[in-house]
Amino acid sequence: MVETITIKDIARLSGYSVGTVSRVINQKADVSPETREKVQKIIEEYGFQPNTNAKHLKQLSTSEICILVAGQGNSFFSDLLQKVVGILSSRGQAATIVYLEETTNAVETAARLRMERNPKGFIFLGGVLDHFEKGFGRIEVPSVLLSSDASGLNIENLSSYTTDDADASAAAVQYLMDHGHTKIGILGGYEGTDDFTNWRLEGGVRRIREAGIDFDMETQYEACDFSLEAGYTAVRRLFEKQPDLTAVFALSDIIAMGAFRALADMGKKVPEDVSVIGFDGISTGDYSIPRLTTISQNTDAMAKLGVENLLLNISYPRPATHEQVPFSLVERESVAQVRRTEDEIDG
Amino acid sequence: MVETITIKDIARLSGYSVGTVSRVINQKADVSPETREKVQKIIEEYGFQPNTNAKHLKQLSTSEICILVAGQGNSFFSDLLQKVVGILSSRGQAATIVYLEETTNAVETAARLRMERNPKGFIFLGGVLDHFEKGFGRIEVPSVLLSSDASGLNIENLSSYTTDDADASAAAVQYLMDHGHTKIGILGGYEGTDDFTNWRLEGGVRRIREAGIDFDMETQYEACDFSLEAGYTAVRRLFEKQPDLTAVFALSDIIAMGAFRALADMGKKVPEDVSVIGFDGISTGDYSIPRLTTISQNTDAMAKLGVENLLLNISYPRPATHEQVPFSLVERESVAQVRRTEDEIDG
DNA sequence: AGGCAGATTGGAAACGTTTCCAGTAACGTT
DNA sequence: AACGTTACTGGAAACGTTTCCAATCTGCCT
Repeated sequence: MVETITIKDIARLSGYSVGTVSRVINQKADVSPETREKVQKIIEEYGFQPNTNAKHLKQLSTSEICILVAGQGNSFFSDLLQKVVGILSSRGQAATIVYLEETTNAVETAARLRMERNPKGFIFLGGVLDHFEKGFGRIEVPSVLLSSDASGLNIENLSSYTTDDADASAAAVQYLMDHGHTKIGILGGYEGTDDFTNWRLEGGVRRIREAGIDFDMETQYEACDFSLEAGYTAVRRLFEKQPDLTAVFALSDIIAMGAFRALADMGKKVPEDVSVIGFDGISTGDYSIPRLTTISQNTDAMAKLGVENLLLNISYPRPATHEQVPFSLVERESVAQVRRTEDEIDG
Repeated sequence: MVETITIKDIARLSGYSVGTVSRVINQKADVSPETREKVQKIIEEYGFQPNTNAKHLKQLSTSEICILVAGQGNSFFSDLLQKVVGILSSRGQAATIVYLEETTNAVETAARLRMERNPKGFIFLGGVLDHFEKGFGRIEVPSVLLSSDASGLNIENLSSYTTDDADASAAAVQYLMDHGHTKIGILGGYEGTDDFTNWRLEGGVRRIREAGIDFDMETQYEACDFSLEAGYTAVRRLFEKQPDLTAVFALSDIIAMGAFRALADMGKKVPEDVSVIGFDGISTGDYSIPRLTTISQNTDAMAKLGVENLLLNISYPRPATHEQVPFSLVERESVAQVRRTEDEIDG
């Protein structure tokens, strides 16, 4: 039924041996220009493509890179993924993308993939540090973790590139405080988890308290997923508990934009009544109404450094490196100077 | 260095032959319960995973499905992809996702992939019909095309599930006209291309003209990509050419939301000054300010039908089927009754 | 007792590559 | 003339599976 062309066919058609054809395909030396040309011609004529399965089976290390994305809904990861894939393919590098359910252990999956397909490298977009600590031993393949900091783990093959989440969050709330806000709410993530959501939360809370301002976890914080829906409902719950908040720090842009919507529905104007600052710097933030002021992670650098590091480590194994790419605060329209309350005006 | 466990190791450790272990793995009959259990235990103990490359090499048809996504920036496809992947993985089906550059010929890529990895099926998210017509012959594998209509091509192995783009676009402009709009602009896509963007454009224009209203392609239409940035700049160009438009039909939601931003920057309020209707029904549209009125494609149905059809066709080859999934118009906040112009008020 | 069917298992070929080793031819060197 | 070198090429083993065929064993039938 299907006429699959193999290297044998090419060998037969060109009159050379299978070995020689293989050498032509893989650009090896030791094949005369004349032969190379003839074989090349036949290959093109028949549109022959070497079977990757056979190739990968034979070769100890394959040509493939696997990208594991933690949580397919996260649009920050979509942005990042897009850039990573872009760089990879500009380098002629094939990649297999695996989207993980929110709850899946990325390291377990990688361990399985390593046996199933033995790729030459892994790129993790997010993941739980604890999983890496416990399970990464089995994955003896160069890997890079983006957007979670693995420097504390000291794993031989695992480099990481991150934003300093705690520091960036501190900068976010500081910006709010610089605009006179003292009644600040925080939105998103979950307390005590072992990933970046928690560092962001802690970094924000710490800075507020360092500034001598009270922060009551019970009433000024509302946990939620990283989605529009979650942001929408969470900000409503937050204001039910604490109606006189003047500013909100959303742990992701998506949450912030869900909050925009909820705030509008509650009759509160952004930024006149409530200031909102986000985190991530997704491209949509520049088109929202109002435009979103946010902490922008440098995804370009993260993707570039990550991919380069991986490719380099694959060719010349080196010790793992860990780097924090600088973030920036992009000032747009969603944060304003606090309005003095009636009390203050009266007094 | 790496301790890769193979089926041979399992055979040795369990005291059975390689063939028997293979039969256990693949749930074949003809192996005694006792043997099965013993082997199973060893497999679990050592966490053995059969090497996919070897498996696929040996088997004529592999267990893999390839998903080709045309244009990675398109957030409608992201939505759809997410659903397709979800259904696939709930069926325990592995999938390889390949993002294509905007200009890449999806069918060429599929032909290459077929030889490289011989997957058992293809899912195309978008694509140019002409490419399918010309090149699909070489891909003798069950496939399904989502969001472009291949019924006219009559290709044996290619089913398709689509929205009736022309009809849906007609409904969109009709809705605008029902609200009294006669000065309608259209935004997005490119004239004369061989994909859904063009059907949408044509469908919209035709209905406007059928209603006896003039539509000048030169001044009332502005071509652009499917992105926020493109929508933003295109709507500005459109209003430069034709400042008295009262409504805009954006060929995708993303364009519509770029338009929202531009309109706001131009000092025009939506929907009071300008009504906007979109196309796609991406989830973000329910959270924008204002909420976006749009034609919603039934991505759930499209993904479900597409995947089911493909899986069925893989097991029991049948003639290709082509189906149009119903769309719906979701009324939100971005379209309003036209305001009468000063002339009309005077008159 | 001999034979036969059925159940279970082992062994080997095959999938399409890559890569190592050996072989050949041409040619220059001693 | 014999030999070594170089440049190229062919052949075969190996990668980890699956699957077919043959072999063995058991129990049952005549």
